[in-house]
Amino acid sequence: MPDETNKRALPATGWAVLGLLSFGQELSGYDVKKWADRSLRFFYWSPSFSQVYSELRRLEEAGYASSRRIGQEDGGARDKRVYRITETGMAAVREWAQQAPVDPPVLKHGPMLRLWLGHLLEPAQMRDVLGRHREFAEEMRRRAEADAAAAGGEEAWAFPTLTLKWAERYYAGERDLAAAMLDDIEALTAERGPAGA
Amino acid sequence: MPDETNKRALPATGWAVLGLLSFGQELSGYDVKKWADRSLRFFYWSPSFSQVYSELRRLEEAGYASSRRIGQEDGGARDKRVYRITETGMAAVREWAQQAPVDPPVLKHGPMLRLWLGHLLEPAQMRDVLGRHREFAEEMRRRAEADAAAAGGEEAWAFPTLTLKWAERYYAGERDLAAAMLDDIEALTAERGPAGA
DNA sequence: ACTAACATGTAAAGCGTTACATGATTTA
DNA sequence: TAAATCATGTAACGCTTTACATGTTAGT
Repeated sequence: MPDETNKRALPATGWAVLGLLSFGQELSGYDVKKWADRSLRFFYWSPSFSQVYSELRRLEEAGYASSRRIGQEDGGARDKRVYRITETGMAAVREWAQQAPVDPPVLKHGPMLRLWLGHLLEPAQMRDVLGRHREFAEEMRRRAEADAAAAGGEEAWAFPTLTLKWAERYYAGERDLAAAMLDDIEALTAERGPAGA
Repeated sequence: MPDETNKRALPATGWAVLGLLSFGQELSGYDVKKWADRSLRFFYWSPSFSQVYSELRRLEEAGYASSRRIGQEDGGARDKRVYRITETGMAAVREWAQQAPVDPPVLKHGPMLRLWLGHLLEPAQMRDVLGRHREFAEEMRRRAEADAAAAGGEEAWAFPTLTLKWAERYYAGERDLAAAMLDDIEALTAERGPAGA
């Protein structure tokens, strides 16, 4: 029996999509993308529509999800394909969540990359980059806070809410780190400015 | 004249590599990768060797870097290709650093993705994931601290050192956020445990 | 009726990694 | 001289995005 069939390896995005389905609802690709934008986005990047669609196809092919077409006759507004997690999929995502190694987070911090090249920038430009980043962080913090509040104390969303709380603190941290770096730059240029060229 | 030649768009990794060269030294692919691992890594992921080599080729083709082969006769230990930034490249990376839009950082936080799926985990497993992540964060913080100290007050490394200081605070934050979430989970399971199944 | 926004997908292209191949230098 | 490590690169593959194609619904 050469075909082991199960224990299929998936890219992280695949597990994320399967995780979305693991909350039990039947979702279309569009639903998945929207939900990812509203929750995953705070700590995981949100995949594009096309990526979502192809991951769903892969999940079905692996036996982790099943799909059906629904159309006007089923009460829906139009034809579309909706997906539901299978027992196999539920077991697989549970095992992944429990057993996968704890990998370091991946960070690609564009603003820091630019400040790392501070020798190419004017102080005013550095302040501009940091200021915009601080605004972004505060905006994300605000959204995480609002979403956490909207979730209320619903038992079913306890853990998603916990990660929203984490995100609220994380983006507050980002905001404050930007402010601290603004101060550092201020100090650095003050000590140079009067003396240097 | 249909061929505008310059103002070539690059992927972020390309700018990162060109940024490394912008400090003025002549570097081989191996040097670039090692340096990226030691500095960029704290706030930007470090590209693989093969990615570094292909980016260097692209930079040369764009006229942003020049290369020469050096061998035994030049005092080197063996044949290799070393790259140096050109005037054009210097102008391009400066313009990028000054003009590019301030994009949000990209975060793929595996540990949070797993905790978001807390309904699939036992409390002990959540604590394990968070504990490992906290250790990773503390280790990164320690390295950033050490590297910042090693840089000393060298004028030339002022901005890279500033970003190391930022990283030190960032990873201290990650560490503390993990600890805070451990407490939250403790509270959540305590209120459930005695009552629930 | 027209437009904008919603919704579902496919196709093509590019980014980035892993695996592989090769040879030099150092250490035992 | 054998093994481990350093160093440089290529090839194949897979993930992910952008651009495109298509049709629907809601507002004006």
